[in-house]
Amino acid sequence: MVNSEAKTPRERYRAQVRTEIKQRAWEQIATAGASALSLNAIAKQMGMSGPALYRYFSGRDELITELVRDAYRSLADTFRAASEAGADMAALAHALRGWALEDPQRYFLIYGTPVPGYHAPDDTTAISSEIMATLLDACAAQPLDGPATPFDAHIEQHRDWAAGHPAPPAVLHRALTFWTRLHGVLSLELAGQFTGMGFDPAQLFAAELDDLVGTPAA
Amino acid sequence: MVNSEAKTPRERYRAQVRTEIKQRAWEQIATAGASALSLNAIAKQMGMSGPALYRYFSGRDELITELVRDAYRSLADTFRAASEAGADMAALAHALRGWALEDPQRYFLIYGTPVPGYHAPDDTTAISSEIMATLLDACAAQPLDGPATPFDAHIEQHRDWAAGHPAPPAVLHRALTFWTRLHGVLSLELAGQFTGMGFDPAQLFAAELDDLVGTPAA
DNA sequence: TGTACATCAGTGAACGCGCGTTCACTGATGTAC
DNA sequence: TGTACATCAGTGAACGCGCGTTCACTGATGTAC
Repeated sequence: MVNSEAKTPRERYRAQVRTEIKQRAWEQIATAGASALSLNAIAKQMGMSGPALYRYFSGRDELITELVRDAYRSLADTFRAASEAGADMAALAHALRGWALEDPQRYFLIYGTPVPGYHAPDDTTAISSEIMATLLDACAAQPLDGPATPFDAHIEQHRDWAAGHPAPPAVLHRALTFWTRLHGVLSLELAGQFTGMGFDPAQLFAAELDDLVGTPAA
Repeated sequence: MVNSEAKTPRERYRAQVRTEIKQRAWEQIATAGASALSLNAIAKQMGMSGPALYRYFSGRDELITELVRDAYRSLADTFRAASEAGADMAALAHALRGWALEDPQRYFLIYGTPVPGYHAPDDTTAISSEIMATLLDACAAQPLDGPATPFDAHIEQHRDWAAGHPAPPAVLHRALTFWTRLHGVLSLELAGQFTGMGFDPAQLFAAELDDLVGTPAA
């Protein structure tokens, strides 16, 4: 018997209520954004009084922190799953887009406008590294194409964030570019900046992806 | 004498106070983000009582709307100035980066996480078009390079947003790519996603720009 | 199986806060004759 | 230049609201003997 394996009914109940609180919190975030998250409103939705939530979270900050952690975790899992079923950049890109469209405000909770003052919990950086590692693997699987750029030289001097991943500078560069370019399209799309322009954001996303992996040029 | 030319002292005073209110509002946004903007706090800072601000703005919404308008106006002016002194994409890119770094929260007020429910005022779309027109001019000045992509064909069918600008599809595509790629780097940089990674965001920005305009490959 | 006790989920009242906004008012500034 | 009036900036009190959070409590659930 491993420790903390079998749960008592009380523990199961606690976990269940915690889950429901977070679920309601996500609904609220999806509806009105993260800044509108209110403990009292969640409690009311669940048919209980405000202070009851303090049995499950030490306060608003801890709840938000937990949500941020879950969001990172969810993205990391999505990446891992996509990676195991293909491991190429295109698979990751589509996984990323699907994940973002699923809940735009969840995406923005991680990659959106920072709230001055609020600092993400430290253990999210570990999950970030996991995400980055998966991305680096996929980027390394793609053969190198263009000539070395000045930025390749720069990134070779600053590769600590790759956490020891044995990839050449051009691959690190590619991973960063993957991240920034797809985020560029995605975040503007989710923010509604393309609405009214008429074209299909998915096709712009696909165009950027083609540019990253090399068009099926055969 | 043109109408509404000479201002009475009262009109000058009004304009002055309005300006100060907006100034304080920007300080507040820079410090704590747009969602923390408070009329009462602004009034207190100016040494007057809350309701006094209602002489100058019909309410919080109108103030925010005005700030959004000013932000767009400021970016459009910055673009125009950069365009008149060069008109190439690199000049616009550096102008954009400088403008964004000047006040990150101002940048995010336009391009950041959308507040579900809030809708930008209609007349900002006119300023958006102005910005886009400047960008299209710069993109058209650059000679075409690569082969036509599938997205070029798509964008040719949906070019209304270009407001009649006589640019080939590849140029429209280039303008969108300029926007999304630079926004990708900039927004992640301003959100602090690169802090702790060690490399210089300016060099990543430069690398993306080089890729857009073609490296000085001589 | 039954009793005595400990644990713990949830309540209701309360505190202090700041918010946007309204309203009737005072007092200064400008205008008309 | 002086008086009568209109305009308008700003005040202070008040309304209603919702927020996060604390505290002493009730009542149900679980545990030990």
